[in-house]
Amino acid sequence: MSRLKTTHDVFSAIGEPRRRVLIEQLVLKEMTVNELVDIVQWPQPTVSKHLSVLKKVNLVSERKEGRFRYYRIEPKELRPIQEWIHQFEKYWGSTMDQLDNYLNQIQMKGVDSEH
Amino acid sequence: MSRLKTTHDVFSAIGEPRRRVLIEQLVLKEMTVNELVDIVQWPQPTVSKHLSVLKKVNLVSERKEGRFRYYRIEPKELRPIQEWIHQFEKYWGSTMDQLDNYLNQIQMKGVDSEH
DNA sequence: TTATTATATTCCCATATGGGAATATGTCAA
DNA sequence: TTGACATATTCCCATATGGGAATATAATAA
Repeated sequence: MSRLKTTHDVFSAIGEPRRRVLIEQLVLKEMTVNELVDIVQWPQPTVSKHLSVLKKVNLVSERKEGRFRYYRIEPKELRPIQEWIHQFEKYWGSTMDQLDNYLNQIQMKGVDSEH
Repeated sequence: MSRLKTTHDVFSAIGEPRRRVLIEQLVLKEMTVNELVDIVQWPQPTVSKHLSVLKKVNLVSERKEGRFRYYRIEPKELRPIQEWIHQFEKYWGSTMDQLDNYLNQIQMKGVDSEH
């Protein structure tokens, strides 16, 4: 075997900085390929290719309108990352500890915090 | 150019599933290479190589003790990911909306939520 | 129909894996 | 010193990029 495909999962897909930039733009609003090109100033094929990867892992969806294609982010697909990160939040204190406490209070979920 | 190095940053480093497994183990306790090998059941060089990548992005640190090397996770290095994800949390509702409200309340940070 | 616009796809190439196997290095124990 | 143990490194190879350039495809406008 070799290196993992970038389309293997969401973690791999966002490993590429440029794809994170696209996501950051798309979260603001649905956008066309050329709108993205205007913003990020990369060649159009570059944008299209990265969008293609994001689409394969369902991080973006596509809406056709004439010859335009509106891309939209699907934020929910990022949850696996948030959940994976969550298990470490309790180790870096401050803000996220407060989250733990908060969740414990209102949900009685019994988060395993030893402090 | 070509594909980004896995040691480029934390996002790239955790793109590899096996490295996430190692991190998940190390968060439980400091561990030796062979302890990890026993747990994950991969060849020792595989474990060492992945640890090497994690170390280059500072996600783990090393402590020598005789011929052993204890690896320890540095959870703080995951914060950039948590922060990057945070900007999307408000879009997937429920729990994390509550976080936003919570943070607004206690910190008056003026999080930009349009609801 | 034809030119133009919007976007995707294909080719080519340099580069970076990740795994397996073998080996090197470092340290302790006998 | 010498052998055993713990870990890292090196080699080799198949594979997957990501970018650039060129081209294909789709849809609209003239």
